[in-house]
Amino acid sequence: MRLSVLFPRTLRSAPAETEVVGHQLLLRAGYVRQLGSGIFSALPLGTRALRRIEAIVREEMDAIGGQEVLLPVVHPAEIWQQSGRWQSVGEELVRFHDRGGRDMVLAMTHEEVITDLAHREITSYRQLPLCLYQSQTKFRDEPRPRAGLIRTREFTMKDAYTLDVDEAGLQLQYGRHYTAYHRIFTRCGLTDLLAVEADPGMMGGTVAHEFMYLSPIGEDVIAVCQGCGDAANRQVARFRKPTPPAEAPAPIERVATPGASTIADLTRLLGIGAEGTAKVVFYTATLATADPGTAAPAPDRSDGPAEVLVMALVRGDMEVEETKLSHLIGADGLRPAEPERIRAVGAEPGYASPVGIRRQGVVVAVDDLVAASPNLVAGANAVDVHLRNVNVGRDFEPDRVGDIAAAQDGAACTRCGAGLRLRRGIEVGNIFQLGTRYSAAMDASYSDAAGALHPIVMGSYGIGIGRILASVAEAHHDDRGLVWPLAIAPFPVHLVRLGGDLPQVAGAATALVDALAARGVEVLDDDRDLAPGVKFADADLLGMPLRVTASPRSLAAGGLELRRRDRDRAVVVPQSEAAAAVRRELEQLADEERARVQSPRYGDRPLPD
RNA sequence: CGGGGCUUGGCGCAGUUGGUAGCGCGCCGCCUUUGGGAGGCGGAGGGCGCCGGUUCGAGUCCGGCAGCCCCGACCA
Repeated sequence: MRLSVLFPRTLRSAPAETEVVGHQLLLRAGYVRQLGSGIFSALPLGTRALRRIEAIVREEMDAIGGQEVLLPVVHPAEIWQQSGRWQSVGEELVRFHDRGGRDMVLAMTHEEVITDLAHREITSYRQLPLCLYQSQTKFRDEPRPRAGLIRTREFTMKDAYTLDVDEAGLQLQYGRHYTAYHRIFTRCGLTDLLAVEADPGMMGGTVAHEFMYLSPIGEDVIAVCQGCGDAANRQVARFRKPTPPAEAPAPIERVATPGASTIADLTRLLGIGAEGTAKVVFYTATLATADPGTAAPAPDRSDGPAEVLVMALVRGDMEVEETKLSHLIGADGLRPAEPERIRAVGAEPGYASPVGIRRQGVVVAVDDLVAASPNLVAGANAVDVHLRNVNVGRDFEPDRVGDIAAAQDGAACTRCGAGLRLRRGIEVGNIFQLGTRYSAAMDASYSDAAGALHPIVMGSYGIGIGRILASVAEAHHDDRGLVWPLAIAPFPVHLVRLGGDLPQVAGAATALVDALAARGVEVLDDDRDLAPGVKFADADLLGMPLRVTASPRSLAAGGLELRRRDRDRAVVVPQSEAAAAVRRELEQLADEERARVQSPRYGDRPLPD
């Protein structure tokens, strides 16, 4: 590929509205362009890198028995109505009518299509197990796209679906994906990788893992144990709660606390620690609709609306983890409650507790630690007044008790007791054990050897292709530009010709390109008539792993100059040996990258760093 | 959806108290130059996100709306 004809030109400065460095470089180097919020075009170099990522994904998926398919992007609404997600998924699912007035959706994932296929095609246990996968466009109308390709609305996802006769079969295929995913991400150069326990969310099902590339720009917070390596998304991270003091419940008493509407004010005023207080966080919750796959029991709603006021109590030194809270009360959605709504039940923001409020249309959810802690300070539901010696069960009866507190940095691991460390990560992939959530709802079943019908046991597995590209750009760059791993670089070699109109230089350069082409090594050939500084700067910005310079100076020094993008040193090799030297360097790079590939087995624990 | 910010040639920006748009880079042509975004000369390119006001006159003032970015909510 000649750089003189490559579309588009590089940018000297990044567009002002970008902040993430990796994304700025992808824009400056001409890999991608933005069309709208969360909507991007991949340009020639970006497309090449994406294709190479997909090739790695394909190799690893084929290696675990995957069969590639290509499923439609536009679906009739019926299958989504059958699965229940037409109702349970919100506005991120784009719905529209076709010309005949039929409800249609844009695919945000493909469980329904796969399950529909299974329903039509699978009749016998003899046809199972199966693993089907594709690399296909998804559209999710995200409320807030961000950070370039990290969170987009339209994106390419490799999604795979496994179909098995039983749980044991699912476990086997789940484990294979667990290993294959580690191999995929680490082959792409994302070696700071962690598989963490995750919330199945809208996918339904029970067990799920997310694959996190650890990065400060990540959107997810994960808790990693410094002792045993246990890791979980903070949304579901358990931790060992402190032991509450062993005190007998004391009589409740009112105490004047003028102006103390925050825990910090309160502890200062009363001279106590935050662990001696309970705080209330108010939410308005939409309780779960009848969803065939949701295991969480919905609270009794026979006498009230589906929207309720939630009072969530955690100890004053902790924060509410909303995902945990949602699970505990069976909520579809949570949003902060309006003060009017809070006062309507007799509670007072800043001085609230469940003591003495009207409970109609209210769900009181109490963290298990609060429920076990005697004599806490809590609000008296009057401005400037608190209560001492509040005891759960004596002073009010909770509707739900469970773990709703967010794991904090340093909290104790439930498994080994060592400290948890909070880190940020970019979710580049996820795997879900769906079980029979979709097959039961959509009647995808098979006959066993005895002729009995059973729902197919399913798993689903996703990888964000563009998110990998963005993560690698974030992981592999320096102040001059991108530094691609050989595994996914658009071209392995970037040839810089200087004084290109000189016959000796042109001859040497062209000979090298031809020799490499004969061996299947593609070269990005900078044949432009530009100043050396511009060409070197572009070579650094574009980030190909190996740079070769052909110039009067290099020829005078004995041949062509080779320099790895990730190293400062250059070597000059004789013209006659240049092609062989390039191939040696590439082999060396490939060896180094192979050595970094991780293939842990499911159930093995990563070592904490 | 709440809060904040931005919107002026391809990119980055400046535009004073309202007077009819400018700079750097990039681009085109010629010449010089050729190992870290070179230099000279000469050019092209926008009517300032959109709509509606105020005014003799509006990037500049007023009122709407939209798009994009950031924080939060939300979310594989």
